[in-house]
Amino acid sequence: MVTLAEVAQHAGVSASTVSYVLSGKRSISAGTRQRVERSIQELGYHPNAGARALASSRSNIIALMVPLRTDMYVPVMMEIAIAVATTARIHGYDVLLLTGEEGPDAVRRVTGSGLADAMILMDVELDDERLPLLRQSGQPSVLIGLPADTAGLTCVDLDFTATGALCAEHLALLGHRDIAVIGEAPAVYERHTGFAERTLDGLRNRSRELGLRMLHRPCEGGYDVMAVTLARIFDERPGTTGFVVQNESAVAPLLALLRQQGRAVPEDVSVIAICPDQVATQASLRLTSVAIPAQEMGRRAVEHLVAKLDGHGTDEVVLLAPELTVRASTGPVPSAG
Amino acid sequence: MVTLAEVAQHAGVSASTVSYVLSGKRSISAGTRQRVERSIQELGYHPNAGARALASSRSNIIALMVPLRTDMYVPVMMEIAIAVATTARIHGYDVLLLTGEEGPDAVRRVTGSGLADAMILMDVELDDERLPLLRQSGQPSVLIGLPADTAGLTCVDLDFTATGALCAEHLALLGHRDIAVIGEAPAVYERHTGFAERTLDGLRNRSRELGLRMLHRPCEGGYDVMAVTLARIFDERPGTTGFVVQNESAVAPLLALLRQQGRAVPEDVSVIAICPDQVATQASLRLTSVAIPAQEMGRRAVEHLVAKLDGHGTDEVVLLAPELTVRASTGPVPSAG
DNA sequence: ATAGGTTGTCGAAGCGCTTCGACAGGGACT
DNA sequence: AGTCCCTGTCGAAGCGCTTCGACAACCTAT
Repeated sequence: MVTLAEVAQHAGVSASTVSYVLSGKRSISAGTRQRVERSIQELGYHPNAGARALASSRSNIIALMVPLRTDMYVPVMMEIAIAVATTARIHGYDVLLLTGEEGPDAVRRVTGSGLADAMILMDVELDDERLPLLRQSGQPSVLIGLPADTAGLTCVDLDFTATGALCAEHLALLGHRDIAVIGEAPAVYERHTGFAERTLDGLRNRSRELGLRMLHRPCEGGYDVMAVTLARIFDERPGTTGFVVQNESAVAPLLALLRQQGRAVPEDVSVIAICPDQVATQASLRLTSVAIPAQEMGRRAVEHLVAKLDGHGTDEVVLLAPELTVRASTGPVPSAG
Repeated sequence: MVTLAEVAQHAGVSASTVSYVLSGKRSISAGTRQRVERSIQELGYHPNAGARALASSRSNIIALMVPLRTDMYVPVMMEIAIAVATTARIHGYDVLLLTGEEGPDAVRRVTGSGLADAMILMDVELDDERLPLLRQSGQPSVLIGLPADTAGLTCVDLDFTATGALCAEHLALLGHRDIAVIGEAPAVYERHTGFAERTLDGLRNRSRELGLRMLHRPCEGGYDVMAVTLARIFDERPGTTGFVVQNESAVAPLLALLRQQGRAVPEDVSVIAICPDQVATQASLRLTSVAIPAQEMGRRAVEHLVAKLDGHGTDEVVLLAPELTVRASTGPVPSAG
């Protein structure tokens, strides 16, 4: 293993000079810089991460805590994680993968050991038990998701309240009066995941304002469960003509079932999905949808974190504005009769 | 930040004693151990990761390189990643998340800097460009996937050749003579991903042995693409009665299309999926399938790696035996007429 | 020519830990 | 009683880097 000292000797300069060439923290003459850089090349030098971390108290690592659960749409999580890793590398950071399993302990461990310089938390609950620790640790962090109390925290999320409202508006505008919301799995609501509840709030409030009747049903996804859920919905509200689906694994089943029942989309019923664009465009018909901007969320989270680490960063709640793309699954309400 | 020295002082022992309490590398009297442990508790001490890495040349970090691509079924990747992270923690390791994007450079960087003690590579191609580097670096590593040349490497993978053979056997046994294979996206074959080609080999060879006619069509997944693919298949081989699907995002569309065309499953055609159990059980009918044991692959990979890091580890290719679960999507070939 | 300010380089200290060799003390033997 | 060997503890060195203060060399303005 090649060390700084060896590079220095090879280039005929002192160790500190090599260090300054690497970090750029002091000015170095062009000639010296070139000699050092050549030596680095020739010897194949890579700075030792541990030594660097020890001396500078900076690990250049960002910890990312991903949910262990699989009751939420996994590809979104993965897309966020990859966006985080990619963006982090651009800024010179590596990413440490923590699972939600460890919970608050992981925060303590990472904070205490200096393993990571900062944290990104995904799947934040409204009243998340990791937050008090995070606040008191003073470690720079960004949440992807929105807890109830955001004081002293930086959060990045899609504006799910606005997303819900947007869906209600779109359906109302098309003349629908009775809509049903196919929500996330019950467990998601039970643990008070912010995004699910906020979407619901947005839907409810806007529906009320617009005079829509709205029925909400959590749904675990999968064909059989969806079949039962759908049957119950039409039982209770036979006049339902609009659907908003928030659980991606319920999308395909819903479409299949509607077709099977002879309900044409969008002629008889309209369907809006809240899902990544890929899901919306790969379904059996192109779905009107509000996109979940997974990549952007990951990217923004890292950029905020890096800004904080560089000193110019603020506590802030960033809510991305939802965008509804009209495709082939929504249309005017069928004329009565 | 609390240091070893402070703990030592608080407990009235020397720093090295505290270190030995922590590592267990020398025997410590019960009394001393307890005093030290109490001090650690009281002061809330966490060893500094950088200092530890520097002094011991061990970072206790495993690097995991996940594919950046999204043309393969993402949940499997995620499940593997999470199993890796979880298992690694059990053995005292953390996981560094590397994206495939960086390619061979990431191997060099991680190896050279001592950032990680070992690597796990996912999405290995038959002739992967990262392998020469990995071999020469001498860094302990495990591949999830199977390259063409496994000399000097440890690999963990599902036995996809056997998987293909198993599918052919099952269909042959039910009396099918004409089968179609819905494969992964063309890009997956183009970059010579081992598992896709091996599955195909297994299917082809066993089909030949059993007198099956087999048609293979790569397929990107999604409803529209699947529709075109399916139409071409029945065009070319109208007598097709058996399907093997390897692309998870083609499963739901295939079932929907078959139903739409009035072909009953399993009465008219049989369908086997190669996919995680969750996909097989959540589809519109319970699918006969060969499971992809994502968790087990992740777990085994880590365990092998840890064994290597502990000195008792061998280069070895671990192929997990496929298991076919018969569910409701396969049945005897329809009697002619 | 001289004071004052840059610029580029160096030496040394120190980050917090692991680990090696040393050694005091106490049993179990001769 | 003396030797030997454990067992448990300590001190010190050193891991490879960053960073601070020092300082020589040069440039500019008097």
